[in-house]
Amino acid sequence: MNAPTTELSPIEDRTLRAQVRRQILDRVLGGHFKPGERLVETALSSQLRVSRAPLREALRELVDQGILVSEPYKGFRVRPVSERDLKELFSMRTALEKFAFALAWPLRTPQGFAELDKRHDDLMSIRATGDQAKAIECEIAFHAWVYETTDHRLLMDHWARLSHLVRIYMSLHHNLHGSHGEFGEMTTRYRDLCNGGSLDAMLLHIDEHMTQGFDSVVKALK
Amino acid sequence: MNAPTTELSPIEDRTLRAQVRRQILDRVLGGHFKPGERLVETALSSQLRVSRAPLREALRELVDQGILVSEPYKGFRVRPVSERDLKELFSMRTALEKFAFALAWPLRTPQGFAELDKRHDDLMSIRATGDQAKAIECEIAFHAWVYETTDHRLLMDHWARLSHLVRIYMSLHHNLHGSHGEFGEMTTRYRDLCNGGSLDAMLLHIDEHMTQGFDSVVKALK
DNA sequence: TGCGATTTGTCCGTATGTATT
DNA sequence: TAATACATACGGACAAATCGC
Repeated sequence: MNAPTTELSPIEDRTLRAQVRRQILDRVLGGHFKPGERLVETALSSQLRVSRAPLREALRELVDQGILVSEPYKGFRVRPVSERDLKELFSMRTALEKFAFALAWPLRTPQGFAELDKRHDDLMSIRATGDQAKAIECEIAFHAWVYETTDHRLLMDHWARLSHLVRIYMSLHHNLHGSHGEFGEMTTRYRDLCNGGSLDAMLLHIDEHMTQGFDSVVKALK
Repeated sequence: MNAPTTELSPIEDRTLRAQVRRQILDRVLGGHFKPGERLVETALSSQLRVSRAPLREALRELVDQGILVSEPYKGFRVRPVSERDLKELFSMRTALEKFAFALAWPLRTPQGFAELDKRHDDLMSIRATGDQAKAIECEIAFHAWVYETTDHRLLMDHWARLSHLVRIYMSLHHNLHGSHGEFGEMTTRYRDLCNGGSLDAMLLHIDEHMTQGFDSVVKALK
């Protein structure tokens, strides 16, 4: 019954809460709500034409996804970003993704490779169009491949949490610095190594990939 | 201004929502709410003498902690447990804890060792008393040491999520099988290796430690 | 320091949509 | 298919805490 999707296809958010959550997330990733900015419930409530109950629940879910932060009686704010946070995000991604590859390596299949190829091509072509929001989703989907291959639900949960932060930084990077299509070869090399015979080479490449990504974002933020 | 506490000392939950969350968590860990059991909002609302708004927010937070699951229009249930979930939990813990030790290794200090000793002794003495709830918290605190030593907030967040699931399985293990004081030597060896000179020996021990823990819980569940 | 305005936290009654039997 | 139980959502109200002057 469930499509084998990641959370890419909303299809339809059944509850108002889910719709609100998506709208706020879009505003954050789109740069309308900037890091550190205060979100006032009554204002949001009237803007989005929803009552405070589902709004507050949506906000709490975004807190648990790491998009927002909250303190009792002080309300919600967009998560502030720092170089330290970014550093932690990349080191965490590196550790999780290495773990994922170690698990996924013997589980790779021809169908899996075909799917990875598809996501690779989608990513490359959407990058060319300059549609930032879609490019981010494609980038996430591309990297999600290895996690899905592990068939490890808990690991996928933790990746999902990380991916939200990745989205924030990618959108920030783009909003500040413009597109970053300069990683084309890196992406293709990543795909080829996934399809190759050496796990060690793959793990080594992840370190490089992450380090380069980190440097690039840091440079853009400064 | 903040005390250097983990989440061990509630001190006082300022919001009703936080108090409700704790009460429900206690009921789950205490075995009053069993895995898979349905939680009806109106019933809980009147039992706990709170309105449904903060109750629902508390329930959502527990969902995000992995304690409960929910589906639109079908309500909340205590997270069902399976051998697969347990296996994933232990493999995830192994991966994260190895990563934590690699980071923490050069950051260890004499004060840190003193703190670890304290937690070790607390754990051993509380195990002797048979107070299950406190023993679980001490066990969690003992293992939290390495994560705190890393000074890596994002990693600590992910450990916090895992720790909630660990609590569930430990309480389940106890409720079904009785206390498990048979791990005394293992715990002491873990502490000694933390204090020792070989990171590799530590990492190897983590594998053994987790494998034994997994086998023990699986045996109790069957 | 205090005081008023703003905002969050909580409660209640009601109405509607969904799942289940 | 109908009936019931329940989750979802609304709007108004007030208390409690924070914020700004």
